[in-house]
Amino acid sequence: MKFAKIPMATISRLSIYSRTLQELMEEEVDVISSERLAKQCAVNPAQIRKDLAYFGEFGVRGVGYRVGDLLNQIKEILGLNRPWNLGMVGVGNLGSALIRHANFLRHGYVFTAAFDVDPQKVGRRLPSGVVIKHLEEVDEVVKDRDVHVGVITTPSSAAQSVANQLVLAGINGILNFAPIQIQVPNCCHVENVDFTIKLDSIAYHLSSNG
Amino acid sequence: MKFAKIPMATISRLSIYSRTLQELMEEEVDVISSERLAKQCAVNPAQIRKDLAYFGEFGVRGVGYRVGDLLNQIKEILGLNRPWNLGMVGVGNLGSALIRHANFLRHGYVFTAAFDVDPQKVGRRLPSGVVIKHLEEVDEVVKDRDVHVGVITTPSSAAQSVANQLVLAGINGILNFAPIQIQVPNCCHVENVDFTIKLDSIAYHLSSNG
DNA sequence: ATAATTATGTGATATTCTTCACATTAATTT
DNA sequence: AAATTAATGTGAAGAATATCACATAATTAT
Ligand SMILES: NC(=O)c1ccc[n+]([C@@H]2O[C@H](COP(=O)([O-])OP(=O)(O)OC[C@H]3O[C@@H](n4cnc5c(N)ncnc54)[C@H](O)[C@@H]3O)[C@@H](O)[C@H]2O)c1
Ligand SMILES: NC(=O)c1ccc[n+]([C@@H]2O[C@H](COP(=O)([O-])OP(=O)(O)OC[C@H]3O[C@@H](n4cnc5c(N)ncnc54)[C@H](O)[C@@H]3O)[C@@H](O)[C@H]2O)c1
Repeated sequence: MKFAKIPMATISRLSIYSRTLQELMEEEVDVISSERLAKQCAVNPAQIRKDLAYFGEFGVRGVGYRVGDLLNQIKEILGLNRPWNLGMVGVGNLGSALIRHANFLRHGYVFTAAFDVDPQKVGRRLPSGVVIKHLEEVDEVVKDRDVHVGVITTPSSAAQSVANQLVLAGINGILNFAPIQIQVPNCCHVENVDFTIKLDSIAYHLSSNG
Repeated sequence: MKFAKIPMATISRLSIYSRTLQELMEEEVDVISSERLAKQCAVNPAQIRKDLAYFGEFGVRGVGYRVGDLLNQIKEILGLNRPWNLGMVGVGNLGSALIRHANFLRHGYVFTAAFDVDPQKVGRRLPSGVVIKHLEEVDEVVKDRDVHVGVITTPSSAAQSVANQLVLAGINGILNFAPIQIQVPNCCHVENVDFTIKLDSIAYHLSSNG
């Protein structure tokens, strides 16, 4: 292990490894080799070892990796051995589906706040117990509900302004579902989710060009 | 322009450029430089020029790119100057939200088929007019409704089996929302959408490590 | 016409990321 | 205890990707 800049791609893959390890745990697999893990994650075995080498030595030579141990180590690396609180902005079609979705909770992500500007929605209580607040109250609510990450599910026209307000409220991480490239200061880390980009990619590959 | 293998990353970016160009069109901007376009897309200007150079010369030196022209050219490259038919498998929480979502249509993607295995759902007619079919009928329906791309929104436990059936039915492109790495033959191109991986990425950056 | 300006297209360079190949270490067998 | 086997950890090589820097071409101003 050396001290080095960690590739962004490594972080994403650690995330994938952890998903697979979680499954292996549930199947009561104790030990796994980089080769078998690699096959399940659809990556190169050396890639896994390299990725892990950035952070230490987690395996046993000649044996492999202890599934539970490795999972814990990866969670530690990613900062997942603690809950993260999410604040959703824009409780519409997509937002509602997300908030109902159990997978977030399973991975330690909890929606502790929800915002909208539609008077019909503000004040409503979600099944989880969270009450939708007006975005004007974002500063206050972010503090009260200890929100760490903002999730933007507003129309794209509102996304940039929402991002600005989140940053001002002290948010340093944003998951953006609006199909627009939002601009934020360096202190804030943005990840975009845009399905149509993935579809375009498929379209390209299916077209004769690809 | 040279004949060369096109980086996967280039394809994703073309998609982003096209989104921004579409907006610029709506704002009635006629011409844009790689520099300004780059800023809006959060990439390096030379990157844009390089990406485009793989496919030809689309700009005017000293001037920039004609917005409408470039948009068309990019759509042509990606294979987007035609409609693409989608078949959704698993009309649950997420599936319903996606099918209701107008953004797909706006980009030329149409859900022409929907599948489930829940007897309560099979036979129901969606607002769009599409009737949910049983997955058993996938071969037939894929042909009838000319489905090009499969969208998997089933629980992960079902995803691999669903993928197998789609491939057998002749599908060569899959957009997979189940948080699992599905295995398919080379003829089929898979893109995965997993929000929790993005969240993990944010968590990592917010943790002291990042 | 000529010079000045602007912004593309691209070869060269730099960087980042991936894979190989093997030395290293642990466990197992003889 | 030595030999064998297995699979990690990692330096080096390789591939892919991004950026620089400038020659080139179009436009505008003089
Ligand atoms: N629905 C999907 O499946 C889907 C898929 C991909 C991307 N998206 C993107 O997600 C976003 C939301 O999509 P949707 O279908 O849920 O739209 P929606 O119209 O159903 O919901 C948007 C919500 O945002 C709220 N809102 C508007 N402006 C706001 C502001 N300034 N502050 C706070 N809240 C505000 C609205 O009141 C509404 O409740 C869009 O950008 C869309 O492109 C949605
Ligand atoms: N809901 C979300 O916001 C969200 C977010 C991220 C990822 N996902 C993923 O998307 C998938 C669907 O999530 P959901 O919340 O919509 O679940 P859901 O349970 O609401 O819907 C799943 C649907 O798939 C159907 N189904 C099950 N097995 C099937 C099979 N073999 N063939 C066809 N249909 C089948 C079910 O009948 C149901 O209608 C899951 O893998 C989930 O992890 C969902």
